[in-house]
Amino acid sequence: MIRTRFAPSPTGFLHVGGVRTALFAWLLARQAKGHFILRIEDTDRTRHVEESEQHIMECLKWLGLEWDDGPYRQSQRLDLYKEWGKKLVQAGRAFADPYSAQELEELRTGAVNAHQPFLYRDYRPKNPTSWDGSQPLRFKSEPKAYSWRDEVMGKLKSVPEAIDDFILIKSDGFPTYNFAHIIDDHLMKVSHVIRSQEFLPSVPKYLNLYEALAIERPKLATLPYVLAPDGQTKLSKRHGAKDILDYRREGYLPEALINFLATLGWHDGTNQEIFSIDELIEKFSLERVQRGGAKIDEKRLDWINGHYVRQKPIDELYELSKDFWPSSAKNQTVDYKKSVLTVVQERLKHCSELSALTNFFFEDLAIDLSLIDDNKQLSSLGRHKQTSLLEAAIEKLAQGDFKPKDLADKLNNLLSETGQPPAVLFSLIRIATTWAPASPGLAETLSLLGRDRTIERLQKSIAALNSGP
RNA sequence: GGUCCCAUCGUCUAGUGGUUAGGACGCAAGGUUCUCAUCCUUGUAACGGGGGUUCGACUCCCCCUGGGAUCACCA
Repeated sequence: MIRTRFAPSPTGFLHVGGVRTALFAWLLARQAKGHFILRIEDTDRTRHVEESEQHIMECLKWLGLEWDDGPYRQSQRLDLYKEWGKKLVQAGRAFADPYSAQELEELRTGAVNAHQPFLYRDYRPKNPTSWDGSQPLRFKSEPKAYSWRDEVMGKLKSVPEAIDDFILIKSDGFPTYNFAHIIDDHLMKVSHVIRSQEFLPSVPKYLNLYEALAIERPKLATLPYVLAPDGQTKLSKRHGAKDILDYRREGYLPEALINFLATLGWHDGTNQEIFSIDELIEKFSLERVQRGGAKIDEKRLDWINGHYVRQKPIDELYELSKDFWPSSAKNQTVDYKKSVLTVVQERLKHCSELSALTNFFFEDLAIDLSLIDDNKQLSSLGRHKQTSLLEAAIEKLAQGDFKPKDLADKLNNLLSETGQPPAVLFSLIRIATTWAPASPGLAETLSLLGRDRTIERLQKSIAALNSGP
C-alpha cells in the first residue's frame, strides 16, 4: 500500500514550492489508490504561527489535494517520541547531552578557528548522566559510508564525515524534525518520503538512525528546488515566494495552478503541455521528475490559466469571477453580466483583469481625445469629418433591433456609404462608444451597450469633439 | 572551509552513442473586415569548458568552471 504524506511546519503561509511537494505526494498516492496523509510538524514553539495550520488546509482544499488521514500534530504526540527516545537510550544509541549552549558554541568556534569541521562526536561525553527528560537527548551515531537509491536523484552516496550526533529531543520536551519525522513515518506506515532537496545532506544521518531504531526505511524521493522567478536561489518566503491564496485572490484557477506546478519539474516525455488532474494522476511518475531546480515563470502560468479560463463553461466562470467585477456592475442583472462575460472570456487571462476589461459596459469612462488624436488615420480626418461620420452612425444605428447580426449589417452598410475603411470607421465608433483602450468586437459591444447608451455616448462624443482642441 | 546535489534555447523541457538537437511559454513578423485578445502561419534562440572512451558523443568516465544546498536544542 502506497502511503505518502505532506508534512509542513506551521510557520507561515504556504508557497508554490511547498504545494508542489504536496502535489507530487498526492499524485503518487492517488495513482496507486493509496493514502495521502497530512501531518503538521509543529515542534518549534518559537516559530509557530497560530493561523498557519488553517491556512495550509485551506490551500490544500482549494487545490483539491484532499488528505485521507490526519491532520496529525506532532505536538500531540510527545509521549511517543519520548518512548522511542528511551528505547534508543536503552540500546545505548542515545544519551543526555551535558553541554550548555555556551559550551557547545565554544567547541564549535574552536574547531572553526582551527580550520577543522566541527563534529560533536569528537567531543562526546565519557560518562553521560542518565536522561531524565530535562536535558536534550542526543543520538549516538555510528559513522559509516552509505550508498542508497533515491527515487528521483538515483544513486547517491555519502562518507562517514556526513554523520554526526544530533539532537533527538530538545530540552523543552519537543522532538526535533530529524527525530520526529522518522518515528512518525514509521508509525504511519509511510511508504514514500517525498520532500525537498534541502534535506539531502541530512539523509545519511537518517539512514544511521533507521538502523539504530531497527525500523524499515521508506523509499526516499528528493525533489529539486523551485527557484525564485528572478534569481537562481530557491524560492522562500524572503525571496519571491507568494502565498498560494494570493493566486486565488488574483483569480487563478486551481486546475491551472495544478497543471503549472505539475509541469514544473516533471514532464511525461511527450509534447503535451496541458494536463487535467485525472491525466496527471494517471501519468505522473517520480522517475520522470527533473533533478535540477526549476524557476517559476509567471508568463507560463498566465498562459495555462488563460487556457483554462477559455475552456470554462460560462456559468462556472461566472461563479468563479463574482468578486472581480467593477464596482459599477453591482446593480446589473446576472444575465447582463453573463453576456458581458461571454464576450470578454477569450481575452481574460485571469479573473482579476475582468474589471479593467469590462468597466465601460457599466459606466461612462472619461472622454480622452488622445485616443483619437494619437491615431494617425483618425486625427488626419479632422474634427469636422470625425463628427460627421459619428452623426452618420447615429442615424444609421438608430433603426433596427440592435442585435449583433443587425448591427454588423448596419456597420457594413455604413462602410460602403461613407467609403471609409474599417480601420477608420470602426475605430472611431469603438472609441466614441467606449473610450476604452480596447474592447470586444464592435457589433457585440454595441449590442450589449444597447441602443440608448450607444446613441447617448455618440452624442456626447460629438459634443466633446466639437468643443475640444 | 567540510560534505552533498545539480548543469540542453531567456524560461519549462524532449533527448538515453549516429537527430537538420524536438515541443511549449516568451519575444518578433504576417494573416483572421477596427482595438485588445483568441486562433493560424513563420521566425528567434541552447547542449558551460577541457580531457578521455569510441568509427562516432548532448548522451558514458574524469577534471575544471558555474550554480545551489547543508553543516542548529529550525524544519
